[in-house]
Amino acid sequence: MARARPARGVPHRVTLADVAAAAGVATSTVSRCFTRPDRVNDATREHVLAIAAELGYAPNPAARALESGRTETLAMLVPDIANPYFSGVIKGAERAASAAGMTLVLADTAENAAVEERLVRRLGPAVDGFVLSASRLPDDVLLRACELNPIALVNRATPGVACVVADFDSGTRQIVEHLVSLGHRSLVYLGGPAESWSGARRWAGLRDAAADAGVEATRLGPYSPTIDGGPAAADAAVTSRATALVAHNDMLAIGVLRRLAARGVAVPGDVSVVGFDNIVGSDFCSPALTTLAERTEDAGVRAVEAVLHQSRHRSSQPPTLVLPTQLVVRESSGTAA
Amino acid sequence: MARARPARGVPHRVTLADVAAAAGVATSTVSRCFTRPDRVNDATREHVLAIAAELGYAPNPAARALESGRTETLAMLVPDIANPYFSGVIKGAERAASAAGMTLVLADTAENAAVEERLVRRLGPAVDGFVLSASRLPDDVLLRACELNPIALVNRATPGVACVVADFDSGTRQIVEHLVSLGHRSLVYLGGPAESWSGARRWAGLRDAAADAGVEATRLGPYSPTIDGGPAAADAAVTSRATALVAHNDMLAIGVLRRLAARGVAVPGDVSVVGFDNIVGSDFCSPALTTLAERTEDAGVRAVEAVLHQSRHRSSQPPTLVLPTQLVVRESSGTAA
DNA sequence: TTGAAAGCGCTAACAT
DNA sequence: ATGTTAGCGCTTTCAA
Repeated sequence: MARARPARGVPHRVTLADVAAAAGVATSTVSRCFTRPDRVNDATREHVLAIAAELGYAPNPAARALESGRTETLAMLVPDIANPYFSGVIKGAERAASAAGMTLVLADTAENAAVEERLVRRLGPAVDGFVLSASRLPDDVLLRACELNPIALVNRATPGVACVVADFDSGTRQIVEHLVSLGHRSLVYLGGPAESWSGARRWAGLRDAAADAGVEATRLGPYSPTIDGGPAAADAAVTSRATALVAHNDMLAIGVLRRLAARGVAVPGDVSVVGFDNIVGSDFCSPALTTLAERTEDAGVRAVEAVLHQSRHRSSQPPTLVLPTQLVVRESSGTAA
Repeated sequence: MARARPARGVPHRVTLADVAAAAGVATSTVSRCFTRPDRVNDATREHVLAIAAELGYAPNPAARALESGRTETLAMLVPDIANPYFSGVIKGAERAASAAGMTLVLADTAENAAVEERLVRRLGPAVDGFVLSASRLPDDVLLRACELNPIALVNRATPGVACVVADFDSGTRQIVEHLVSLGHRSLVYLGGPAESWSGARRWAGLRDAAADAGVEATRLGPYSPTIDGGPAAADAAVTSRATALVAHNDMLAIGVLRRLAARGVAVPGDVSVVGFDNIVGSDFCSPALTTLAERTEDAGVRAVEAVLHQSRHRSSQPPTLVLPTQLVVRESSGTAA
């Protein structure tokens, strides 16, 4: 029967059957040319491939996925694409994915656990695995998702799930020691989203390090981890009369810096400000921000590798990787007022 | 026969058949509950949906796409996720997509036409349409891709393809008038990638406006449209002895600013610098950047709407939308030296 | 080395 | 309102 499909919206994609017909072979042979080139006669393969190219054939990943379960696609979810912190992780993930011949797609969860969950369910059957960056998912949801897809977390740890996290224990200690060495005796932490695992780690680390150093530490917030979160955080911080402010991340810190400038509070003259992430922009804002740097690209690479590893070896122990952090001292921190 | 599939890598995803069996109805009934709820008895639907929820059933988009051709997914390709300019477009696209019940996935083309082409082929069968932002694709490739998928371009125009572009004619005129009013008599344009359509429009507009105003305009480059492109561009610009520099985009402009500062060239004392995009960061770099603002979120929204429109009404005339631009004057431009 | 044929999970006629 | 039955495009045994 002739191919009489009246173009269901689309002019007509070239299929395996088209190529097979044009080449005078069976569809299975064409399929093999793509999936197991070595199991096909050289001459046949040349011929088929030539015809396929001529016709502009591209395998339909959906159909392929249906049978084989593999899609050669990885999905990475981030809370906020506009936060440059994630650009580093993305770049690393992109590099590792393409090195492995996989396509990486991204989606923005809008700092929202419900959106994140929907995306995981929605994209799950269409991808070979997930990199979840700064995931807001509750543990149980996460664990359930792991049954269906290989998953690696970035800056979030949950027992039983592969993850790569920054060494916040060391990082927060570096921050506190830096501030103490400048004579600060109390600090306030301007917190991010309540569901943020790294936010919790940051605060816990700060509090412990402060206790060990005998300085006071209090937490304010939560604030939106964006520049727009700055004004509220800065105003609260000023009221607290602390001499050192540590913000949940650089976006918030930059927002704080701007608000302080607008209010005539000198940085680091009146207060010192420290951020997390060392994003692009933390170096050229004014004053340049003292911040804790993570190995973001590396984190992206390792996370993708972890996903790939899991999808190949239906896993032993999901690995936990801790990446070092490093305090970058710039202009926003100085001696206590 | 029992379902004896030994977990092909994945524990076992709940399928329509599982739900149907558990609910004691036909698969088509379950399917209808999701696709045409109104064509199913209320009681049956309640029952089926309850069971589906209990089993944790989620439709497999791949399988659905295979038959229906629709995937409820849109892909957006950007040259560089790390460029905050695209964050605005992405946010807008995200909003419009989710308002339409579509999932938006993103991919980074690394400023590379070959990568972009591969992604379009690869993702094509798996999505309902594309938003191509600042596409580097040659016209013929683009036109061919349009046969297979609805496409809307952002800041790129090709006859026969829907697009939303910024009003660079007006924008470049605003820039030139601003510089002329400050006494500048010559300017140099620090160009971006050769394949960039908006780059070409920017230079053409600048050149025409300069000619009309009787001032000199020359083009340098191409430079990488990133902060890293700054040093080379700044050095060349200094050599040119022009009093006004207009950079391809804000990322490059910020890189230029930093290099000029490092070399002891005063901005705007010695030279004025103007960028394009009004990205986050152009406001808090030092000096704050004078730049041409676009309606980025709006562009994202409109582009998604254009794609959706095309996929519904197998199209009349693909629309061209021109969005206004506006010069934001900050500290980096001043009177000619 | 190649072909025939049976699905993968779902949708959409067509029957009932 | 619901069930039956073909496929969608591809991969993958199993035979030849």
